[in-house]
Amino acid sequence: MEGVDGCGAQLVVAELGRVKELLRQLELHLHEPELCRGLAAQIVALTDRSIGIVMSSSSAGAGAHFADTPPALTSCTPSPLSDVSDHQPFRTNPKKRKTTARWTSQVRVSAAGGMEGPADDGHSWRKYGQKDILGAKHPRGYYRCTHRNTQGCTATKQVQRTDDDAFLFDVVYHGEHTCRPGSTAAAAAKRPNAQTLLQSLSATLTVNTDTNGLLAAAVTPLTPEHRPTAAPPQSVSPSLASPVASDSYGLAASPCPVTTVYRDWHCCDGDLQEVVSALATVTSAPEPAMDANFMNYYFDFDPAYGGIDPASLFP
DNA sequence: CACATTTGACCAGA
DNA sequence: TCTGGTCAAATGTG
Repeated sequence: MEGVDGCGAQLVVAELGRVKELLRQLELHLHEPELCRGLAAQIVALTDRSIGIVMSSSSAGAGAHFADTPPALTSCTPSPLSDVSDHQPFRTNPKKRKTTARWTSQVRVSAAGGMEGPADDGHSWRKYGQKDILGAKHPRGYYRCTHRNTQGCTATKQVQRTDDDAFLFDVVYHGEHTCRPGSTAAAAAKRPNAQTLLQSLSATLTVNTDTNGLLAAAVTPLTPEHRPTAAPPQSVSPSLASPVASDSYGLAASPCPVTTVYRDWHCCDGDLQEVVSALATVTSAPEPAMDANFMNYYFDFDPAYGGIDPASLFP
């Protein structure tokens, strides 16, 4: 974990310790879907916090170290975008040219391979266009899945460097991958490891904050069979148009109402297992005490899970 | 040679 | 008419 200072490392260890405990609880409550869903949401939130810690630490000391940095991690800071009018992936009425894409997710990604672009998200993309966007300092790049022609995969993404930080990119994913990139030896070699999968996990997160202070959407299931067939309209309220100042999973505790929406999960079930396994074993450091206050915080954090009695998790 | 990127033109919605 | 998204020819790369 090069680049993470002592304090950051402690924080990461603490967070991962909590993740580990949540995974244990998840294992114990596999027969309770609602509880599992809640636990999964907390796991993802904690994972993202950890990634954020790592990224904030590494970027602080980045500079010439980019070539030596470990495989990229994705910082999924919910984007309080400087010019949200240019970022409309969640609007119900995409006015632009019709697209077959139905799934969207938006993330803010740190540049990890240098200044060229954001981290590899585990998929193979081909750039098919670039446009200067009105009001934006940097052009927007348009990418489609490399397997579009061979496998009919319709997934696309848009990548745009943020105005205020040259090391951050806003990435908008459209559509879901229907390709199977793991069939060849070359593709298998390129197959992301657990760390990359974590990155993908983070990349599939969106945070949706309702301007009225109400949750705009609850966590939706990850599995493909639970995916709706159209973009969920309830998730496209003003949301990003007027983000609450601190709606982040970052270090600062945020009392604002935030919920996490999973969309366009890029990994198969086996990948998820691998991620969970990696999370469960990632730290050998003494785990911090797990207490009900922590869970209360998270259940209060997202009232969607307020019905769960933390006491049931900590008998 | 195959594949990826670049870039100007074109298209469609507001 | 303006703007963002896509197309496709030209060009680059290994």
